[in-house]
Amino acid sequence: MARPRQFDEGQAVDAAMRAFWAGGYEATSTQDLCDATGLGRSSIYNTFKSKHDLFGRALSHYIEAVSGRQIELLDGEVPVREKFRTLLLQVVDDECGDRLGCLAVNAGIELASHDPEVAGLLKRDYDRRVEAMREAIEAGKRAGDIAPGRDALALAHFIHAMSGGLRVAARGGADRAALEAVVATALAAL
Amino acid sequence: MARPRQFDEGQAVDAAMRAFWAGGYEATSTQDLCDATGLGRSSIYNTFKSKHDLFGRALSHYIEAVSGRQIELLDGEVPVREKFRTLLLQVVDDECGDRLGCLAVNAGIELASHDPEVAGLLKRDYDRRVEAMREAIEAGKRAGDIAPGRDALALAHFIHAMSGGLRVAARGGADRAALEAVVATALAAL
DNA sequence: CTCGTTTTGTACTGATCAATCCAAAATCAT
DNA sequence: ATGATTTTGGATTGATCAGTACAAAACGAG
Repeated sequence: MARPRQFDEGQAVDAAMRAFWAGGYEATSTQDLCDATGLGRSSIYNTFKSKHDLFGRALSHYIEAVSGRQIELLDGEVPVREKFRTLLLQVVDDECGDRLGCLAVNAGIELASHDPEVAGLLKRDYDRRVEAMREAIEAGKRAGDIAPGRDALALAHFIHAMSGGLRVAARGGADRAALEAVVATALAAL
Repeated sequence: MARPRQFDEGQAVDAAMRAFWAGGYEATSTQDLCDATGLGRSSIYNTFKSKHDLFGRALSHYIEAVSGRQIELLDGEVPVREKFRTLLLQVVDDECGDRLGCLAVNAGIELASHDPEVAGLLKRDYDRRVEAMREAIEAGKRAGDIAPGRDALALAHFIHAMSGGLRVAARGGADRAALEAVVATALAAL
């Protein structure tokens, strides 16, 4: 009935995600988004309402991918301590590697206090991840890996905060050895 | 010999700091800085080299004030566990209050990976704070409040990361109860 | 008071910002 | 092929960006 799109919307969102991830929201211009996606302005504005809308799509895409993998890990059959060790050391590798950090953390710091939509996305993701952690801890208690008296929800919040803390510390100048020491200390607290 | 300044440079830096704190670096325009300081563009550019230079001054001012207070607390005569409880609960109050968060964390996430000058400022501050924490822990070991076998430096990195983690968690949607549970868990790990 | 020096207010720079407009190109149903 | 419909590229919008130019104003030294 009409001319079809010459690009894949999902690929465009993914490319935009990488641009926002590397540069942050404010510092990434619509021109940067055109370059990153390979699309013209018209195609972008015909597909997405605005830069802000595209950012929302990109952030959702990121959250879906990253939290999906994390929850998959947490739902696995490994002992709970191993799950958390893997999870936290992955954050360390992440921060010591490409230095991009975590788009969700970046967005939370840059935007959450002024942008209810972003805050909402992050809040839902936060709850989802903490809940998966809580369930993993409860399973760990049943398996005898975690003392039955511990508050699973509190531990879940603790590990989640630890993950963000590692990222902030890395940006603040902590080296790999320091981050690994933090991970070891956190795991010993379980 | 010439016309004197009609404003106090320190007050201008302080006002600029608040503007950057509330809005971030990119999102704060030079016009915002004029409004916040009450100065004209000429006065600002005659006093500071650039927006970036003023940000550096503002960040240094923030670090000086905040880390100064924190190190004062750590150098005090209170039991070490109390020091860290106070320190972490202050972060919680901070994040649950005005919602501005911490300029150093904000700057680290928004700028550190692209801005060596900011990264340098944060790195020096990181080292200084961790060192103060390490000394407080060593003192705690001598006082019998911390088991002598613990690695003081690792614990210092841990508490510092915890502080950043609380801030990220708060931005991500964690409520006061969750943050306080995290603090309790972290303190129990000492 | 006058000269030399600095600050200050205002106007302005070119660049870039997010977003829109419009006509040409492309496609599908007929 | 034709017509209806959508995408696309490119020019363009007015606003705003960081930073500068310049002259008037304000002061201290002599």
